[in-house]
Amino acid sequence: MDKEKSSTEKKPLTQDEVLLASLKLFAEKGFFNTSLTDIKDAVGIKTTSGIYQHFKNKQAIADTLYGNILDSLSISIDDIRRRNRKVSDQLREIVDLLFKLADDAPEVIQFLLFVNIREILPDQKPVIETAPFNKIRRVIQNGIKSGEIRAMDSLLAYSYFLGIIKHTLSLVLSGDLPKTADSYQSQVWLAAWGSIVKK
Amino acid sequence: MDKEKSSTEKKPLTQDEVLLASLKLFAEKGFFNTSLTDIKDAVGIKTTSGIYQHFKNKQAIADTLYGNILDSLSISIDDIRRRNRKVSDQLREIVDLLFKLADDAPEVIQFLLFVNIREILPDQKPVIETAPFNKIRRVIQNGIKSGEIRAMDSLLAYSYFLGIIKHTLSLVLSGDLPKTADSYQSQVWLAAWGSIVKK
DNA sequence: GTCTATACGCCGATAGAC
DNA sequence: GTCTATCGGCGTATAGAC
Repeated sequence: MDKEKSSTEKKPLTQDEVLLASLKLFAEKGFFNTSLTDIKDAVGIKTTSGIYQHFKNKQAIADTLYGNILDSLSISIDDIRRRNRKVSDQLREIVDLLFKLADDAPEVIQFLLFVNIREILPDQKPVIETAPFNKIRRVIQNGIKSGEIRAMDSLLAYSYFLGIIKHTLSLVLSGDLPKTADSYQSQVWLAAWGSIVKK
Repeated sequence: MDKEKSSTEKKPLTQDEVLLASLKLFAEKGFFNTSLTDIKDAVGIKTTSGIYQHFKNKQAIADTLYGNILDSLSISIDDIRRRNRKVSDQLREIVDLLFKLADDAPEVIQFLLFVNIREILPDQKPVIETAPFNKIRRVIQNGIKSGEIRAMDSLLAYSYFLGIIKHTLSLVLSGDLPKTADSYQSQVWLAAWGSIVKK
């Protein structure tokens, strides 16, 4: 209703095409190394003017992008929490999701986890206070309450768990770890969970 | 001999004052949000011209900075390896060093661990191939060989270990973890070591 | 809603006097 | 080795025709 995506034909052009192209460029070269000229080229229009139809400026593109990704992730996490009772299952599925994204949409993971958003958007909340990461924190807090996770500072538990996940994904995305994210997933899950589980 | 640092007086000005000021600014606002004008102001000269006496351009400042930090860290790691036989002791001291730096020179840690250097200096090696991080990898490989660390992909072990360390330091530097790095150190060490040790 | 044309600020960088 | 002055260029952004 909002959009027809089926026709990849001549020129029913632009909207979140701009977002897609920008995401790719930002993830590849970084926000500051990406000019509106780059985006314009990527999206196949002749001047940068068209972009201003949809976004008030370059920051607004990054802002929208970031918001969309956070929203989408947040919804997925809600879904995961609804479908799973055990904290270990919830976290397991969150890891599953992140690793799948790393293979299927690496730009999303790159942008979400490895772009220093406050350098681009100084008025953004700290990542840890965004909805999805707050939810992950809460899952971990619940795990501590229920005894699945050992008694400890919940922020530290969050830090260990996500630290292992994020660092590994970072090495995968950079190519330093040569295989797909998927092929490391089960081992990495065990390590991350093992770093916080009650034994 | 090379420099007199004792006199903090009128105007025996500039050299690695530029480096110091730049480091601080880069760590605070990011490389791209820092102009030569900012650096010039921070270092207390009237025009940007003086900077070009010491550095051919802005990138060269970041490059020198990065090289210096890597060199210094590399030397420290050599020293640590000489002084300790057990892999656990070596890694323990490396963690000690990083946490001390986080409290005493947060800009160094910020720049070393959390600035995406390839976005600034596209020709730089991947971080993992730099001398100090290579050495950390080698320590871990030795640990696997000697049996102190459990048999596993050495890159994954590296990823778990440093992932916990880096992510925690990142939360400390951002203020999300409210206390000093030092106050978390022993717990974090146990978690990081626990994620790779043979049990 | 995409194009032409253009404005303009900022920043990086250089030349040359002191 | 720091200053004055200045340049060129890029990148963002706007006004207005089609």
